[in-house]
Amino acid sequence: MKKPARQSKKSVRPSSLQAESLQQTRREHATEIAEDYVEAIADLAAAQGEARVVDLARRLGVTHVTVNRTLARLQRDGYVTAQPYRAIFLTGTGRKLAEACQQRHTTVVSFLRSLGINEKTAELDAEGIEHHVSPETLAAFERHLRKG
Amino acid sequence: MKKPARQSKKSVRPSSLQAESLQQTRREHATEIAEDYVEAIADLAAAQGEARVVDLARRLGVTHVTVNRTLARLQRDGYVTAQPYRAIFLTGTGRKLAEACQQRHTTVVSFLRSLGINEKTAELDAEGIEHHVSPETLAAFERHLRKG
DNA sequence: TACATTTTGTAGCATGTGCTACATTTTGTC
DNA sequence: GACAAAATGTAGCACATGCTACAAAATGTA
Ligand SMILES: [Mn+2]
Ligand SMILES: [Mn+2]
Ligand SMILES: [Mn+2]
Ligand SMILES: [Mn+2]
Repeated sequence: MKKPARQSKKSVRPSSLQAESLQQTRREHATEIAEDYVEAIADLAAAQGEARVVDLARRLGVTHVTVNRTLARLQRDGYVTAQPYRAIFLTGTGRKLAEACQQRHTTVVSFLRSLGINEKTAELDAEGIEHHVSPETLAAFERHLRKG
Repeated sequence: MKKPARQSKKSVRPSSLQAESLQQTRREHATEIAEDYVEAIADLAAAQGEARVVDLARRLGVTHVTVNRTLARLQRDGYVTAQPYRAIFLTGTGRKLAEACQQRHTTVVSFLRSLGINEKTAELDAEGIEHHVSPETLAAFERHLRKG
């Protein structure tokens, strides 16, 4: 979510693969909320023409206060535009991110379903897993879906 | 990580499956650090007899200050015991959690490897994915490993 | 138009999780 | 035992992300 996310001078601490993995996981968590929000905004815009704060709150399972503050961050980081008391719109960047996330979400859910996992569980797990799936792994999921 | 995590009175807001999924993901994130720490502590104890703050810091890719404060939380929540300037030990609860996490971590990595994913990528992705894998999905991964 | 309801915004709180800078304690070496 | 180095601890900062309570604006309805 942070834009610059400035690297520390001696950023090569990872000494162990686990350290590097955990740092990557933390980075993924930092962008996760942005991803879920833009995805939800795109869905709402498609379904009912516009995304309002209340819709997002219901959809995301948080209060409207949380939505509000998060939208300010998303605006700061260039994913959405918004004026007070108006609907929320995605920027070009936001729209691109939303499409990638929708795509990835679908792939992860389908993949889990293909392993025989129950629909609801697939949805529950995918919502967390999706943010930690690298391009390489996503490609493997797609391959598996085409083949198997 | 929170122990009580008191439910709000009207905790049945989720209205949508996505809301429920996101709430679950947030809960998983709350226990994630505890899981990674106890796993690291168990590994270090096995490898060199005891886990020290510096070892954990190196291993987890954070400063010793972060380790310190986190250990206080883990102590509060009953996963570890520690005295100042001494090694860190897992409680019964902590040990049990560590074993489950080690097991799950291995399964997730093996599963990704079985899809043809590069070893390093598998490790990187697994570190995040593992915390969002439900028992049902974990079972499916194991099934796939035995079969495929 | 007047009033109630809904929506949106804001103030202020809590907790988690990262950090640097500095203090203290322990450990290793001579 | 004395001194240096390493390990550990603490103070205090930043930011993200959740919340309740209250205020203001917009919207719907009689
Ligand atoms: Mn998600
Ligand atoms: Mn999603
Ligand atoms: Mn992990
Ligand atoms: Mn995660």
